[in-house]
Amino acid sequence: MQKCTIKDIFKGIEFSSSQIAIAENKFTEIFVEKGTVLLTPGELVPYQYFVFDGCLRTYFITENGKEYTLQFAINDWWISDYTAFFTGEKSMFYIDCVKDATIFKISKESMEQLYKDVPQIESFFRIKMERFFGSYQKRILSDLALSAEEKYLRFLKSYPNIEKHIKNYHLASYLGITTESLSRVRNELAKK
Amino acid sequence: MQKCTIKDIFKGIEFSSSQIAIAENKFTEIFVEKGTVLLTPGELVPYQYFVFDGCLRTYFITENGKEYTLQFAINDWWISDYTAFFTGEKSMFYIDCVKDATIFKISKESMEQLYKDVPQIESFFRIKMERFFGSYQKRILSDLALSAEEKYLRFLKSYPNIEKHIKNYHLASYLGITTESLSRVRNELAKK
DNA sequence: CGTCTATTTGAATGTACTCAAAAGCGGTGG
DNA sequence: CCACCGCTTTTGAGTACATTCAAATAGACG
Repeated sequence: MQKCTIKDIFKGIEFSSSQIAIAENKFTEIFVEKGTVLLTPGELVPYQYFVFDGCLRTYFITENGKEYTLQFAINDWWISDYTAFFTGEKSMFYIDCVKDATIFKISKESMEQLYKDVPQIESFFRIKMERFFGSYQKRILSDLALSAEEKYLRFLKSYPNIEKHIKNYHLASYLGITTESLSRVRNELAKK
Repeated sequence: MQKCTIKDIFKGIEFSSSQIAIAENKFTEIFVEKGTVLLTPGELVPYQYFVFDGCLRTYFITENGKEYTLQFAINDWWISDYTAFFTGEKSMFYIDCVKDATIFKISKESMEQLYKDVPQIESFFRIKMERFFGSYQKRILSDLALSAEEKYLRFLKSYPNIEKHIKNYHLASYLGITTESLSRVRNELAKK
């Protein structure tokens, strides 16, 4: 595995060499093992994470113990509880590691400093957030309008690379169906 | 009904008198009647709207003709197809008027100019968007995890003022259930 | 009062869920 | 190399919740 650089994190941005040094300083590389919990509900959310390799997920546990996955993040994705990260409120979510991962964390303060030092990054993130917003919107429609089978197919189409990193029960918890139902859906599709 | 001023649109912001004039110039007041369609899928989305009075909604129609409501906007709310508004892509949604409304539209370009002229407005909107983001997130969880009855109750709790402006079939299309189911849910709740 | 629209009710159907058990898979140690 | 263990997926039977389609009622308004 190649080492991850600032240019990998902010693909497409042109940096001056001093900017690279400034930016690199603000990130901390972390190696996380499968099962590690990075965030628990009720905590403040000082960091966001860039996933270089491996897989993390954000999820929610209801009163009666059921898990629902909000997001997976594989290589090149950013992940956090953004609602809490933005507002400074306490988190509603868990974030854990689904597959051994190399990630880079950066705090909110460093982020804001970075916007000043490397202004291109501010618009880089604005665009990221706009896309995020759009994907949430599509997700809402999909949850409202689609059957289990259709949601599964939409997931495969939208995120073709994620499936290989996750267990079926994680996928089921993202789709909002039971593992058993997902199993049956896959079975039906295989027959066709 | 009192006239709407810039201070009503941007509650909490302190303006100089020159800023007020600048800002007022960028908005166009429109009176829309129930049933008016403001946006159709496939169009570009040059405007966002501030609702002073009345009610608008953003919705989506699937291939087989079913409607799903993404958002309602009553007084003090902003509405648009923000995904398309931000990115410049074409809209996926309809926006129409559910109850006679007085709204103020502003174009994307005017918005950007306004950020320069009245910098406080940029952070005003950043906070609005963060809240929007959070509400989408909660909506996703609610769609995933809750029964029809629970979703209905959550809606009443989250948006206690919206119900009186809309028909039950509109609410049903927001909750992702049929009118008949909503009727039964309400019936059950009334018995208790 | 009559018409149009919205809501409610009923019966039959379907999709996904629960609970329980069986089968499959991957790694470890004898 | 096989046996065993823990974890994941599959299968089956019964059930629950929401849907569909059709018809009946209720409300709003001229």
